[in-house]
Amino acid sequence: MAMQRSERTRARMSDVAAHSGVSLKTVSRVVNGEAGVSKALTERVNEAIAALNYRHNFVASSLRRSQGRTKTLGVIVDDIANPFFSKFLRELEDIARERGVEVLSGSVAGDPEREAELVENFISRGVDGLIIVPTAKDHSYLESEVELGTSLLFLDRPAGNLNIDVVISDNASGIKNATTGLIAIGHTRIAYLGDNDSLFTATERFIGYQAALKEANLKFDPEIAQLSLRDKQKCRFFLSKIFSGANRPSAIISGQNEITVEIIRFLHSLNLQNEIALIAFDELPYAELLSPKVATIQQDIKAIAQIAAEQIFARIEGAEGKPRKIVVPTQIDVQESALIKPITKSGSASRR
Amino acid sequence: MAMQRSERTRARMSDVAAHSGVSLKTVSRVVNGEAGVSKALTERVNEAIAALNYRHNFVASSLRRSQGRTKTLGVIVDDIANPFFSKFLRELEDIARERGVEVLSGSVAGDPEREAELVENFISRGVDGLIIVPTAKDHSYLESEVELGTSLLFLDRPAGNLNIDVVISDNASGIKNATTGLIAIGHTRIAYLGDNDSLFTATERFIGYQAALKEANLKFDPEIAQLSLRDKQKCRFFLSKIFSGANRPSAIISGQNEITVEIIRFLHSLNLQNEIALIAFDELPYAELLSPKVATIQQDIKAIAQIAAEQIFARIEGAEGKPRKIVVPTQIDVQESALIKPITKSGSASRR
DNA sequence: ATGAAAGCGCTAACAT
DNA sequence: ATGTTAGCGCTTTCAT
Repeated sequence: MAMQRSERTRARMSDVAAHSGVSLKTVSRVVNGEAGVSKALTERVNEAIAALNYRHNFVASSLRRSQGRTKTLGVIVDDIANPFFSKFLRELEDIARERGVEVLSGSVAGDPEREAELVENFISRGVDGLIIVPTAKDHSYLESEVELGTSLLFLDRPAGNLNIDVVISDNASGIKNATTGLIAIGHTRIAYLGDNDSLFTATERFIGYQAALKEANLKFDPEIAQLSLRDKQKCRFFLSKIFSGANRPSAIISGQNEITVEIIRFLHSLNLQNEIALIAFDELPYAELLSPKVATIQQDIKAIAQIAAEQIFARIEGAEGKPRKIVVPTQIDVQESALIKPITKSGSASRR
Repeated sequence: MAMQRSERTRARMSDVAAHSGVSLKTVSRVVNGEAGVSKALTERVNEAIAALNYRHNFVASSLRRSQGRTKTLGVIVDDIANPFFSKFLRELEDIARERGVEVLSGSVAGDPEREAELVENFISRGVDGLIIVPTAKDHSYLESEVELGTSLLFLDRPAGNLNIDVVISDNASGIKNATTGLIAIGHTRIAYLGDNDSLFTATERFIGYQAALKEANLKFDPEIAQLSLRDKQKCRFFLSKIFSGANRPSAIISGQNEITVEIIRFLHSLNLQNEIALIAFDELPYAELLSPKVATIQQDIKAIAQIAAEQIFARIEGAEGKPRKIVVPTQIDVQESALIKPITKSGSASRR
């Protein structure tokens, strides 16, 4: 059996050169696919590479290469286990690989300090560009990096006080369209439950909800619309409150995944799932297995990855021009829960 | 506005040395936290680092450092967007970070060639170790890498003809215990639907099912137990077949996530979800939102990551000894669907 | 078409 | 406690 460690050493280019009787530079040319090496020599070099089991040392190569390019893209997200980010990373990986670029990713887990640490670490590792889902409030610490040539792009939310390329979903429109749809089928009392009000995405979505109400001349009632409900206890408490009174909502918009789960649990516990309409932001895995099927507002992860990749690779390759803010549309997946109508005063049924 | 690219160049250690009036080596010592530099000099160096906005060049450092250690761990999985792998990566990331190690991950997407490409690429990049979820059948191409000092570990399934550390879940026991549990509450006709029979995990799980039947002196009936049902069409067809006859199963074991989804859809479509017991391998996101709640056999991802990390870091640090095969227990999350009893001949109700 | 020499930014090994 | 020198494995630059 093979040993885990050994004294044997990897073959270097010079070994390949010696073995094939050519100069170091010729080997380099062959390895890098540069033109101008005769067929005969190319063949001899390739034989030596196979014979010596030579592996190109990318670290040494990066060090010397012009501008120290490492063909590595750093991606800093909140949590790579979050399906939104893991799907994004997968899409990005495929695009990057076509260019021979690998993706180095890291999770911040809501900690701004960890964001800064990761940025510094990734830059030390010589990433050619950095895609950041910003957690910190102040990103001025990145200015010097930008000046020194590291290309940067913000994802999912814009960064505090740093004007840089950003790619985000159209949070507000997604929620606005969903709300308007509910109004169209007769709902006038629509509750809104959203994420932490310090989050850009949470406030954007809330704005969309309010805009839809305004457009329909419906009054915004803070009694049934609230942010910062990510905490399960708070969320359940809020739900009990709004459903205990006489003036219940007939529909709910959820601004976040985990909140959606609490809402569904709550509705099922009171057997209200077929009476109260529900549209939820973000994909809910297996939403179509639930009864009624839950309507969702989906972000176009593939498009986001495609656009973000194009933009940052363009910058890495030297594209100038002022920072762009690219907004990617969301799409409503209309399912049963979005089609539930309010119970009318005449008492006609609400079941789809 | 900051420019995306500039002619300014990053400060090097020698710049810091010149600025603080010390030697290069002293700066190196300060940067690497080595002992033996006076307080006064340390301070002066740190001031210079701040003034010049110096960032340690990890690429150059790796090149020179003993054994070329890059403090990078490569992880090759099937698909980083698969929740099992993304959760594993997240756990691993946290453990690695404590050691100053970053994780470079890549998806194979079922393509053995891509596995080999990724291995070569990651080794070129100088990863200190490599965790691989094997896709290829033959891994003898890795032998030379092992000999040259790259530490390797296989995850989730053992590799073909290469005797190397491996960390896997106890697939067979998980399924066996689940099956035995169903038998204990009276089921005698239990269907099994599994993944592709070329997959190690799929056959392992199937073995667990068969072992439980044997232990209970129940006959194995291939009519209601089949692998290679990942394809939705095939899966649905198989379900229709086994539920159309007179001798229906009263319970189902699912060996894979996506198959579980088809089973649930099927049961709901015939309104059988409260009559047929179901236990499914692997986590089903929001399984507890379904009605009845679906019982699952869960892999202990945190333990898997912890154990895999310990093992590969030990190897990287030079641990000798013959390859270990570490089996991590699974756990049944008993939910409503596991408690459904078979309809008895006397006709007593089955609804929990 | 091929090669020789310099040096990327750092750490190892060895002074002092 | 601090410094000097060599060289990691490669690409660049400049010959030939």
